[in-house]
Amino acid sequence: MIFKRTTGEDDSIVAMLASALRRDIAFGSLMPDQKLKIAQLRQRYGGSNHSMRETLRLLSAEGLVESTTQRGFRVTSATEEDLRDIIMVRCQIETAALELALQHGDVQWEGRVMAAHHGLRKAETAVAATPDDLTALQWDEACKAFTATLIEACGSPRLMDLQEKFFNQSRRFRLALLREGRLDFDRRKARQQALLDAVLERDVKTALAVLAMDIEAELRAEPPN
Amino acid sequence: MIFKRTTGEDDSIVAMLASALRRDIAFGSLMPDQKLKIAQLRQRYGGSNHSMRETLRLLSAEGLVESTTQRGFRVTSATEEDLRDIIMVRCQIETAALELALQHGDVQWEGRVMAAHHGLRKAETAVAATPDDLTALQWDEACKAFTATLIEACGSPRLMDLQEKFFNQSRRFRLALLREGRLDFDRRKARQQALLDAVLERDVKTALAVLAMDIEAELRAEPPN
DNA sequence: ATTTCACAAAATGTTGGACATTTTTTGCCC
DNA sequence: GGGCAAAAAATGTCCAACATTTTGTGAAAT
Repeated sequence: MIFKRTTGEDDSIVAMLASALRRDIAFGSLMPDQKLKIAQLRQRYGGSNHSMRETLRLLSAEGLVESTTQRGFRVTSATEEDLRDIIMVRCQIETAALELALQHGDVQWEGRVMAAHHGLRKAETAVAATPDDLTALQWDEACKAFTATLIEACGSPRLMDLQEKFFNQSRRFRLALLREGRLDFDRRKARQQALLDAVLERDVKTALAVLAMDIEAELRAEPPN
Repeated sequence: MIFKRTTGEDDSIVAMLASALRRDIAFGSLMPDQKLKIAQLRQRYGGSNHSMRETLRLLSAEGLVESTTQRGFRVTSATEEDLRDIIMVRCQIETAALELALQHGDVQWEGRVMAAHHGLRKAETAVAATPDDLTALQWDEACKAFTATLIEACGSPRLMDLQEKFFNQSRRFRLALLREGRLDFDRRKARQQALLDAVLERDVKTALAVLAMDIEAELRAEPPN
């Protein structure tokens, strides 16, 4: 290594391995129920025996990986039931957090929400026009940023942490919907706009309802095209 | 080791280390913000460098331990604000789970709830009479079992997992209340009875309200004796 | 006496290799 | 083809070593 951390993010090896694995799980490159053999993973992602185990332990706590004693790790299975459970919990967490955010958020927060909404709009039209891995990744990030910004004024570090974890758990389902062209971008756009409007007007009831609707829309397989 | 797993629980080393650390964090033997040096912990609890790091990584994901890059691990700090946050999240999770459980629970579940309530009553009178480490531990376990049983019919593995994690996060606060004699056992008994009654009568509204009240009671420092 | 700085000591993060135990696969016999 | 024993692979654990980073210490300068 000659260059000294060009980007500021030179975090620990475990963190890098974890984000690589998270990405590959989300994109389906590591498939549900797939066995995660340490040696094999090390060949693919680098890192030592030790670091890889630590990473898997971390992802296990995040719910992306399951571990069984003496039988190693595997990608968490992804059944219809899992999706329902994840979506339900996300609904609970995010609506609770949004309600708090609507109480505590100030004008600058409103600004950040508008910015995040704008970013999401751009990313969504981009991925709708030319869907590839890059636009998909950016779209996913924009989705995440929008919700994270929405609730960042809630003042509860634990709710924000939960939001991130469960969003990560739902990523692969959402990206699958995108790949299969089962997202209704028009309706999404309408919901996002309604959500933004309600938030800016501090219409708690409407905002929570629209948010819940938007989350649960990832359950129902909207127009098969 | 001569005996071969008298109890069936001979899980991995990491699991044993984790439960030992959880216990000592809950009982304040490992204090908030205390630095957790690997070598020191190994001397105290056994296990290798590797296993100990893995354990700390696990507890970190559970919120009992905080990690900073290149600066190791320390026990999560326990401020008034942390307690408020934890209690708030517990309220959200457990009420949501109880509502689902009230929809799906069958008669056998009702039986288990009654049994858990009975166990809690016994443990609570025991710890009220002679408060020591043993009765405190059993009381804590009974509290956990009661809530876990209450929501076990909710059908959501993730809600149950969250309940456990956040309950563990609040353990040391609750045990501190007990040590300082700031628990009103009479009111607790009344609330628990009311909760049980409402659950058996499937009175959702009352049950949720009482549950929320019971959780939030751990915030307000009830009668200072 | 206090600040600053260089240097030594301690702690962390990472790696490789080793070994016992357990699971999974393979190949053989019936 | 089914069942079983041996072989192979994988997991879980440990130790020792090293680079890097943080922390503590003590001397020099103001």
